[in-house]
Amino acid sequence: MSQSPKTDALGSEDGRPVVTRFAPSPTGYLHIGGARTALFNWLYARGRGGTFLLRIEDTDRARHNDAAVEAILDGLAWLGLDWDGDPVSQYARRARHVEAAEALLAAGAAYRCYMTPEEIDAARAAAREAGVRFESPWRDAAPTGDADRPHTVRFRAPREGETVVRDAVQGAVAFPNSALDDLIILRSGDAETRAATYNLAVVVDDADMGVTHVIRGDDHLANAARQQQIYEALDFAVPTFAHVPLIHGADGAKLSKRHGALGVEAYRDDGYLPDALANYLLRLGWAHGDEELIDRARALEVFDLEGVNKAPARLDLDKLAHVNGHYMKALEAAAFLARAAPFLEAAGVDPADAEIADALRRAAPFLQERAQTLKDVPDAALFVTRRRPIEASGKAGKALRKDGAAETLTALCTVLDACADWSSPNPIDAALQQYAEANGLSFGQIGPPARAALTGGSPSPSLAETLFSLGKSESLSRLRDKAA
RNA sequence: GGGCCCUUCGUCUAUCGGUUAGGACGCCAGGUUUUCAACCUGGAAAGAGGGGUUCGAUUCCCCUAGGGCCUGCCA
Repeated sequence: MSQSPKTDALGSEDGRPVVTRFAPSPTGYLHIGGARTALFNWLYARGRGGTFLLRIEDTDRARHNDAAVEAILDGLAWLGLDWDGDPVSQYARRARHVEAAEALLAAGAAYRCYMTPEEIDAARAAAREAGVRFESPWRDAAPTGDADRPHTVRFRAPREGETVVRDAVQGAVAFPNSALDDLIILRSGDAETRAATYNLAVVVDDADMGVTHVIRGDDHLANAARQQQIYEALDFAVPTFAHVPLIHGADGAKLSKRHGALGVEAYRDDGYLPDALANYLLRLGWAHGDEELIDRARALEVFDLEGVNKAPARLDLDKLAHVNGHYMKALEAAAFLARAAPFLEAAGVDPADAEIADALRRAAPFLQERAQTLKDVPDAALFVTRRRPIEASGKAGKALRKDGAAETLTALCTVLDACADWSSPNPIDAALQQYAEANGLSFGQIGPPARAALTGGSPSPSLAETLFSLGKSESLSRLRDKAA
């Protein structure tokens, strides 16, 4: 890996080591969009010798869910996205957030707001009706210092001018300050229950964690403007923002469970390989010229923020499957077998059966070539995992009933029995060819009955590869079952 | 309602003012194949619409249309 310093689109790489983070809220599993965000953060940091951190956005205690956190961690691990240090819990840092809110209060950059939720609703509706920005009457009230009465703390956002977010993906985006109101940074509650809201917590945590690049979904773009104001009020260095577009479903609408907003574990269970999913996700909304198949090492080398598109991309399961097929072939046979094992088992294949295990080992390369996902493997492997007697159905049955079929199989048994070298498909193929030539038979005459007897009509590789996979003894047994 | 973002084949995308608008998935045809795949070759397929700027716009600007995000004491 080259050590040459890379810069982002804004050229704001001032030599500090890159620190990125993935900060999911623990409300569910690691969905596909989150997975891509995590991947981009991981790639950006790891590709530059930087640090990739994890933070759980659980300032809202009611939302905290250990199982969801586990699911997210599992998903990241499965995708091969390792993080540095322990995941940071935002909830655990709440005292620090309150401290920041108080600093803002002391500096006059925030104020106590005693409005009730009902008052807020009404005032907000009225402001919207009037076409003006909603503002709390407490913004300009003399500070009461009354900390006992229930209140929230609001950030005193500028009324005029604009806030410009310099984003590595979106460019310079200007928000009129009139569109950004005084957001609540500290919820109401007593000393025990008081907690910061998302926008304050994110700023404080990202700053404390030394995050240099905030790469996240563009649903946070407007938040970036608000957060930038808070960064400045707190006198923290503003990180480089990179807001990547969201992923949409195949119909262009927001991703729903119906079309892919599933946890990555659903993709795992559907037989997709983590490297394939990562490659596919990387290409969704990001490109490096015409390169399509980009493995992890290559991705680490070429990923940058400049290549990220601004338009949302749609999920295309067909392409994912194609990419997956590529990675299936690239797998070492042993790794392939290990990945396929749970799927084979689920299909009823006895993992303890040594003969089948041996045959599967021999068949692995041929299986890898024809299966697009691990889920396809059990069917593709059926010709190996079936037990005698092999029932030949449909076309295969017909091939066996044809005149002379049984005699052909008998002759074939003799020829194959004489084939001493069964260490690869090649000598078997040679024996087959020789036999056909010697007897003036076309392969079309030998193939169908032989395949029918061997596989019963299940899809299978070439005749020689099938014979090799099954092994000499099993092959001859199956052939003899149908011979004259 | 307001703010912001987006718009190249069906889909993912390349193009950074001048190209026969390229690649990939999918699709169609052919090849290979005794099966199903895989693989190989070829093909159909795109600049949302309208104005500008320019010698020249897919590319720069404006408008329209369509889509998305935000507008919470959620994140």
